Amino acid sequence: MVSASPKHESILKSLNNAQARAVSSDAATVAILAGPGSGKTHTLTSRVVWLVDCMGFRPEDVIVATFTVRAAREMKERIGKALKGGRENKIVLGTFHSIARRYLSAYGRHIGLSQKFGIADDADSRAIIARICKRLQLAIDPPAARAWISKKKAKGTEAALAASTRKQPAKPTAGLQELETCYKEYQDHLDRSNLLDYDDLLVRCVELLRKFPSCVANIQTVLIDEYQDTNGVQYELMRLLAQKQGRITIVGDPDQSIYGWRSAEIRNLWRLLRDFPGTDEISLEENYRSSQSILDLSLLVIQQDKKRYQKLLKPVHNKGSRPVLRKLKSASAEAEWIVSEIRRTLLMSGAMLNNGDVAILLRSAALSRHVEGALGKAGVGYKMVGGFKFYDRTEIKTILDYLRVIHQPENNDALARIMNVPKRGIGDGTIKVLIEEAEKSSLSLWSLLIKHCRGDRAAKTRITKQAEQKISGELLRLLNGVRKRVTEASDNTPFGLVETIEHLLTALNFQKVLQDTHPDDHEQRWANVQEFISLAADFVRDLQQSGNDALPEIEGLQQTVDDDVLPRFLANVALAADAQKGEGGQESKPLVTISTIHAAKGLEWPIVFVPAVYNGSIPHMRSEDGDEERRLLYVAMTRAQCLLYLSYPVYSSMGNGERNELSPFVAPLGSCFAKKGPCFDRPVVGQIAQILQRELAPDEAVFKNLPPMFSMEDNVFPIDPDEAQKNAASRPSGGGEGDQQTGEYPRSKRPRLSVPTLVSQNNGEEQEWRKEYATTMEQASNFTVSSLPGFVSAGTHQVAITAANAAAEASQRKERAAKLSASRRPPDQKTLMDFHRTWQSRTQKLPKPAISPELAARKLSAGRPTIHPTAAKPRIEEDKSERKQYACFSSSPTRPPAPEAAVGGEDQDGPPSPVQPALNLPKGLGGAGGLRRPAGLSREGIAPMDKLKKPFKPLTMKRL
DNA sequence: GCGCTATATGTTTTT
DNA sequence: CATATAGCGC
Repeated sequence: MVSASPKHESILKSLNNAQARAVSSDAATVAILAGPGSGKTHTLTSRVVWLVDCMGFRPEDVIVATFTVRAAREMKERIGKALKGGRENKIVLGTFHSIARRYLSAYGRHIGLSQKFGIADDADSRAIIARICKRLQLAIDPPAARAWISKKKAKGTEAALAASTRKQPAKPTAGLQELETCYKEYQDHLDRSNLLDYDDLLVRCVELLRKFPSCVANIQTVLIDEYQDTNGVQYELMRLLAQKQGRITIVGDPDQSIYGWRSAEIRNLWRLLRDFPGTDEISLEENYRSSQSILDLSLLVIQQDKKRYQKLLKPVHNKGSRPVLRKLKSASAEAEWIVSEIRRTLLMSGAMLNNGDVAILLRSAALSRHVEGALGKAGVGYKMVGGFKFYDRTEIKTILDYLRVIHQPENNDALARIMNVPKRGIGDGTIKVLIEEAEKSSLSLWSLLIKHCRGDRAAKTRITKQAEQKISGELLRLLNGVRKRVTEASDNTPFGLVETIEHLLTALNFQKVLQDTHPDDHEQRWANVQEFISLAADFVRDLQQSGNDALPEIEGLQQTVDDDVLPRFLANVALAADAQKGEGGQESKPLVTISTIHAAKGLEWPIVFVPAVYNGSIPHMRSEDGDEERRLLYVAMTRAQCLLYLSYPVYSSMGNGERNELSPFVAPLGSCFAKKGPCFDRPVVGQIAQILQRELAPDEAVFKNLPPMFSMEDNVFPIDPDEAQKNAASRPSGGGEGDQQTGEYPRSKRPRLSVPTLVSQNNGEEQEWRKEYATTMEQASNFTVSSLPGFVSAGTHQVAITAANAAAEASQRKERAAKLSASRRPPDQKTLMDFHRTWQSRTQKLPKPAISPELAARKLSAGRPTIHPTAAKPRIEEDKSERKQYACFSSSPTRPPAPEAAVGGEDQDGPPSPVQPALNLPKGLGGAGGLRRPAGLSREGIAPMDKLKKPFKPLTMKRL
């Protein structure tokens, strides 16, 4: 398998055994199942390099598909580093959507697609559907209709076909009828406007590749990142792209499947195994990212899902600090606590950690408000990724709409939006009537206007003389003029993209328009426009630099050469969603990252905060799939390398003063978390330094820089807000900002029905304090998974570090970790395949496994399941998808089952019995070696790493 | 057609 | 509680 050639060597040397096997596998189809932090991207990029450099495939015959633009960018960059000579630019690399767009713009006319199709973005389809529903007076919820249509498209022709032959729907629900009508109208509208929506890009590309397989005749191999997120169409597309050679490599992790709502089907994994027998399966299990405590706890969360593949996460790093679960009073207190904790952590680390090492991950973008406010107030720089999009700002959308109409006059929606911007005396009503008139006479709005203004055909709609003049004199003339300058290369040089935009801005006197319409913040908006221009300039530059993304010539099939910048720019805007603000070169100061959890997938940070971990946020009240919400939390937690903080506000920030309930995903695990941030003494900081392989700052450096009045502990905010509130009444000035917070509380609004409090406590707080303190001290060694009932730990170890020997210890550890991964042979990987065969031989058809769970479990066991699906899985999957299809009709979302352990566990206010007795150690005794193992702790809990020779036992899951 | 005020409404995730 | 929409007066 491993050849001695230097080329091979250089690729393989940075890989562990399993990774190397994956990279160099000779199998046509390779499935890599990779847990978080297992070097997934590195493996995939290495395989690309391997295929090109060692297997000799031409870069232009390789397709790499990712799900996000960011992943595509990163992949390209990393491949570029390994492949010499800029060959990465020749690889067909991008998101599924952008790859589909490339094929469609090159060959689309063979399936009757206009040369100049545009892309309907989210806002477009929403608006179109909303209009249709209103016009036809459909009694359906437009967003639901949109989701339904999208699902229908995303399911893929194959699945749709199967579904229709299997069962006659026979349920002509009134709603269904309307949905169908809406679907048809919507599609008609798109066709008329020459638009494809996101799903259409995939659907039409599938159609193209079915009818004209020669488009991809050159393709040797196809690689898919984040495979667990593929939906039905994407699966078909993948197969079709690879149809010539059938060589496919996929990388994925079912536990990180968080796009079910976008019709991602985990079932595609089985489909792949069914359709490509002989697939080589490889699991990547070593986790190079996170501390052991973080991994252990993340596993506890994900294992609440009883019907997932069981997969291992083998920690490579040290135990680290125990993750924190913090209770705050309100969302704003939560935000301020986060800021104070960031400050404390960074200061206590010396200069080892900075803002760039911190991420705040949110379930929904809307939650960022408080956090942004608090960060801003404290003067901490931050960047928000995901959520609001630059291109969605009204001033930018206006310019984009102008550009779109220049490119595609028949785009009625875009034209309608700019007709009266700047004000030309055409009201919404008039525009609506005009559109309807245009649709009735099957004209585009554009041609209707042209005809009207030329006098060829007077519009029935009454337009004021003044408006008419403005339309014809300003709007039409301007647009026509620019279009001519852009397309006609005859005279002079045609307009470039930037020139076009600048010309538009001048002609519209856009700055003035902004001043008039937005007197308050026109400066900011104008700055955005400037930014937009520079983004356009960047785009043009990148395009020239990386050559255009033309596909290689295929004999006998005519390509449309598409070297217009404008359509490419517009497509890029629609498909890229967020403008990359980084602008490459000089990095300014490091910034805290605020991100949605979805957008954070694939990334990592030393310090991660996950606020708002309450029922209704995670799981989100509107979610239909509780398991997916749990996976979401898992993804968030596994982004953290060293420090992980979960938190939630006890009271809802929405006026009504309702109490929030801790998320059911963490409620049963409450006792596994620390109740406040760690004390950053040498051992704690030393472990962070080890994981990050950074230089540990000397003590003096740390203390020298501590500001006066700085609290070294996480004690500025009360551990228990209810308690604090009660105490605040009797003891007004407790000291610190925390107590000031107390006053701000919505309590005044509605006299809080007495919050349950413990009665006796004068010294209660003090006791709490001591316990917390002890926890901090022992956290480095005592907390183990195995102490929970029903769990066998995957293996843990402990370390003792002092400031003096930290460095030596670090190198030893590295060695040990290296030995560990080297000594372990890749476990037998065939389990999933075995299962599949057994299952297939008994059932023939994909859905409906006829095998009993017990039998399957016995077949599988053999003690070494790297991955094994629970036997019931396929059926459940199937059921679910059936249910989901009609989900928009059911008013009651399915609730996630409450984890069993929650019952009988802690109550709201009764502190749980701690997992292990709190040891009360004197401060400063940093050495963890002296700690005794508390009674009842299993041996595995503290086995030193180097004692573990054999592979870790798989985690057994009896009961939580 | 435009701009103001009162009301309701409603609160994921992304290509 | 904060934004989008609807309705009203100019």
